Amino acid sequence: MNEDFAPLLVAWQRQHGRHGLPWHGTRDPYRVWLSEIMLQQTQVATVRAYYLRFLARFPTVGELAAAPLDEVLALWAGLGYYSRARNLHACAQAVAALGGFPRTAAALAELPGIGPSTARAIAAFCFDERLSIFDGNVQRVLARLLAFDEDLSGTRAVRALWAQADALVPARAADMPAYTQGLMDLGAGLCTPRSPDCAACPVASLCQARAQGRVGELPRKTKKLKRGRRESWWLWLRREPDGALWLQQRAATGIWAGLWTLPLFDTEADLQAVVPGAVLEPLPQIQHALTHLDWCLHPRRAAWQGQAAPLPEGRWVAPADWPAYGMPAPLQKLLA
DNA sequence: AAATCGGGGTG
DNA sequence: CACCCAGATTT
Repeated sequence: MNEDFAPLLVAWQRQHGRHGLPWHGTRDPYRVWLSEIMLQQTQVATVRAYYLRFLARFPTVGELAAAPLDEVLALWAGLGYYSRARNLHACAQAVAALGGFPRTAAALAELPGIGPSTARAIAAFCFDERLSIFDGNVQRVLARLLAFDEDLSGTRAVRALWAQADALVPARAADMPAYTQGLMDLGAGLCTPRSPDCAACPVASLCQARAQGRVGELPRKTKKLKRGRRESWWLWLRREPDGALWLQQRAATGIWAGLWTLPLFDTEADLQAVVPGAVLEPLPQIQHALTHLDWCLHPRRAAWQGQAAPLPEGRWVAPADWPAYGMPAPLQKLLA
């Protein structure tokens, strides 16, 4: 098994794997790093356009490091997990100070936003380091390949499977990029969570879950995700006659960290208290799902006359300036 | 170990 | 609707 798996996967990747994505065909650690951060918990189709915009605006890590954080956040807006953007900027500055990216996974993992799996992806793609990535794809592919039936909700099981993953990497370091890409291509294209295409799998002959008829049961994960609920009222204050919007910047941590939004309130009474005389126009409520939260947003629109500030925090932003302000996805849709 | 942190794609 | 995605960080 340990000797047979990697050559089969590498050969399959070179012939049938993905090669045309914007971050493929390079070993530039800046480009690989940027793609890996964006791809954390985020699908390829979503990342593509963001990646191209980032690369066009910041062709080098130095230019990213020199940019204002607000501009990075504005470019990131809509992609989610905004601590990634903050860490991206901090990491770029650290790398610029170092004079370049470190060349080992261990050193890469010391940088902000680069965890153990991302560090190994960069090290494998750029520097041929013989260590395995361990993302969701790999957990699924290897749990099936090895019929690993421990519960991957626990750290013990994860460590055990990861150690097995490291034992499977190719003997030749030069094969690490194709191997690493192959693991992800296999997980994304064939060894999918539901209805995997075992008939097309290059390692079906080695797959122990398939031999045991247990592909559908693996990997095991008992961790139940339970979402809380929250309700908020959203004050859409529109200044007459120029249509400027009152926006507030979110705190540096928490939901939508660093982004700009309409003022949020826990109750409609709290919202009305800010604009005592105003007529509130109720707009259809918005259901917004976060990983740990079902959020029901109630937009209330009102007109505002004059230049005065309605709230102590925030500022008027004219429509022409909106693109420079990073807004969360539901607000982008609301304003569209 | 558990919680936090987005948004969209998928069956 | 639930589950997943080229996870990391904080508590």
